[in-house]
Amino acid sequence: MSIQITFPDGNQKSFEVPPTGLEIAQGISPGLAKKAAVVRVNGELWDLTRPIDRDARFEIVTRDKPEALEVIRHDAAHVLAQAVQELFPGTQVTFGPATETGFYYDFARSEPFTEADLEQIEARMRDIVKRDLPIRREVWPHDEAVKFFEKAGEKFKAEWIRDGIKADEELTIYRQGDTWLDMCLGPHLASTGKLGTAFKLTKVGGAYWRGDANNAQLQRIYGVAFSTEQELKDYLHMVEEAEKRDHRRLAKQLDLFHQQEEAPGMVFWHPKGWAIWQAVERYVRGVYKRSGYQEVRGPQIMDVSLWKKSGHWDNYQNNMFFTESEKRTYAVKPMNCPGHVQIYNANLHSYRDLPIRYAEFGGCHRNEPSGALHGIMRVRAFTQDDGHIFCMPEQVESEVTAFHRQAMEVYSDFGFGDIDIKIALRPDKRIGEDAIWDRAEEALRAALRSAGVEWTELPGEGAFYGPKIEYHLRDSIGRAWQVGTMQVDFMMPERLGASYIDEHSSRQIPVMLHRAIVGSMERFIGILLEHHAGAMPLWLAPVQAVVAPIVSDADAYAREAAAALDAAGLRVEADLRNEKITLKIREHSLQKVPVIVVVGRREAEEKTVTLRRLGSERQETLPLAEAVARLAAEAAPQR
RNA sequence: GCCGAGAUAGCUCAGUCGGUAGAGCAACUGAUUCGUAAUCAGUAGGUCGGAGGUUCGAUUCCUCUUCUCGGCACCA
Repeated sequence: MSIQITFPDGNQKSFEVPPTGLEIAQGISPGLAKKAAVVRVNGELWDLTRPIDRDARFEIVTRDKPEALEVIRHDAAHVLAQAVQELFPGTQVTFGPATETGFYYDFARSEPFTEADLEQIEARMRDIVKRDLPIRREVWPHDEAVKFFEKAGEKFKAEWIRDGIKADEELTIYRQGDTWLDMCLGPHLASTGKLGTAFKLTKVGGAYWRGDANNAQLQRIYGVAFSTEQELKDYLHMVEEAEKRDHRRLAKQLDLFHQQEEAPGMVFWHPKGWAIWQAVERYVRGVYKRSGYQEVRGPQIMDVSLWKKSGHWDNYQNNMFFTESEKRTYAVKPMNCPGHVQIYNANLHSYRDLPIRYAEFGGCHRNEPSGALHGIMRVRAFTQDDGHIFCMPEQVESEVTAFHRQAMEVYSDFGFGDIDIKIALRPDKRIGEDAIWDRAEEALRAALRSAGVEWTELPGEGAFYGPKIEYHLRDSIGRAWQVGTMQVDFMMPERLGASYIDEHSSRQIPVMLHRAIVGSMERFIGILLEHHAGAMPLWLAPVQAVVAPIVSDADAYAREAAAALDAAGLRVEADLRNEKITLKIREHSLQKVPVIVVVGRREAEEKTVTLRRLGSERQETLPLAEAVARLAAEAAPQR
């Protein structure tokens, strides 16, 4: 029986003995064999050294391909695991996958790994690469594997084989050199030498076995890996630059806000930070208006009975703040929806009035776990650009579609292009019947489908009262944060007694849509700062222009120019200090002021100004009135 | 919340193998009026995150605690 191999160009070749990918590659050219990382066999990635025992479509995946990079990273994880076990006997291995930029591996060891250990481990990894150990794939019977790992003291591996792998599933072992092995799906490179040297261990952190906080805590060692040294170098440089854009660092440099021990997870906004806030708020208020929302405002604390009715007490009481007065317990609102329902309920509504859209810059407090707090991205007191739409079931899809369009427009106006869209589906802990969930989930899919966008689905991650679309943006070092959301809720209106009168004069329960575009003002501003590296576009900059006289003879004119810009609605300051113009330019540039308006004796005489834009050395002298008109137009809020 | 690391002047950081701390920038005072990213000189500034303990003596060692950072878990 011969094996028929079909190449991507359609050519075929038959083999009497099952060939390995490596042998086929060598048959084509030794250079190709050298560059080959893995092969694709009938669409599946296989090891180079695995015999191809069936007719197959065959393709060689060279080292420079993205699929190969994932294998390289996965190999790095295994080399890391071997290095750790060589250096720290008794450490148990668990799992170590490739990540977006590298790899990690989770270990069980009672002693913590230190930064110094990391250096030592990395050196040992390089040693294992130098040893160029062959990596071989083996298929083991389950019970033998369980026995082996139990005997080796690897109880996590043994447990996983017993609980995590089905009996009929093939169990593969990868042997690295003679003594070290790990259970793994593969594929892997042919030997450790193929990994190369473009990797680096970056950090160590905690992780839970099987991702569950009730399980044992493991130690996760992270690394980055690339196929070439240059890519690694570029990546490390990129990270270094990105760290300079951290919103917490920018907040100090630009004097935007601070946080302090007495108010963990809360923000003290300084004048300049609050100016950004107000610019964002003003813009969002325009969005509310343009898309048919009425702005409302509910109370900050409400009797706990309301939260019991809404279901929040059952689901979130541990994360809510409470306060007591005259033998009543109040909850500080963790969200605005029950408040909006009260406003809705204060009147009788006809089906003709729907949809009714309420919006609020709603201040919320949630007692987030201390470890979750992160600058202003994850806080305990925040403000949502919250909105609720009360509508009839048949209006859901068009409302969701309109919202989606609006949200994308907003992100674009703020300069964001790369938005991840997800649909979070029903969680285990939920209220309502499955048929209702089916409808709600399908409504979200239908809306996104009609908008022609791609999304990923997150099973189990929806809210307890309904599924949601999530809009995610990334911070400077690539961590994703949810900003906007659209949630379909068939439960809350009923629980809180909302209704409308339909055309047959009977009482119906409306559907409630929860939506936010920027999500939390705090988080959004944090991402905005990182995205623009603190250099906000003119319409958002806290100080839009500084008028800087060169000599004190021009002070009076500088005041006049600043007053004119101020009158035109710009956020402007005059820097009349007795300092050299070079110092003023430097300081205001470091403060990321978009426009510096320089005036000297010449400008004062001619009633002109010289504009210098941030990031450019080009200057432009023009009449004051013209400069005011032009800057005012540029600084106007978007839309 | 869990694992780990950290907290020293307004900021960025150094330092003390236990003898109560130092730099640069910023601030303040004075001089300088200088056309596009740092003018010069001088002055002042710290219960070394908080509470206990060990010690003749603690910013340094120990315990507890708060907060921050990195991960994980959580995120209505």
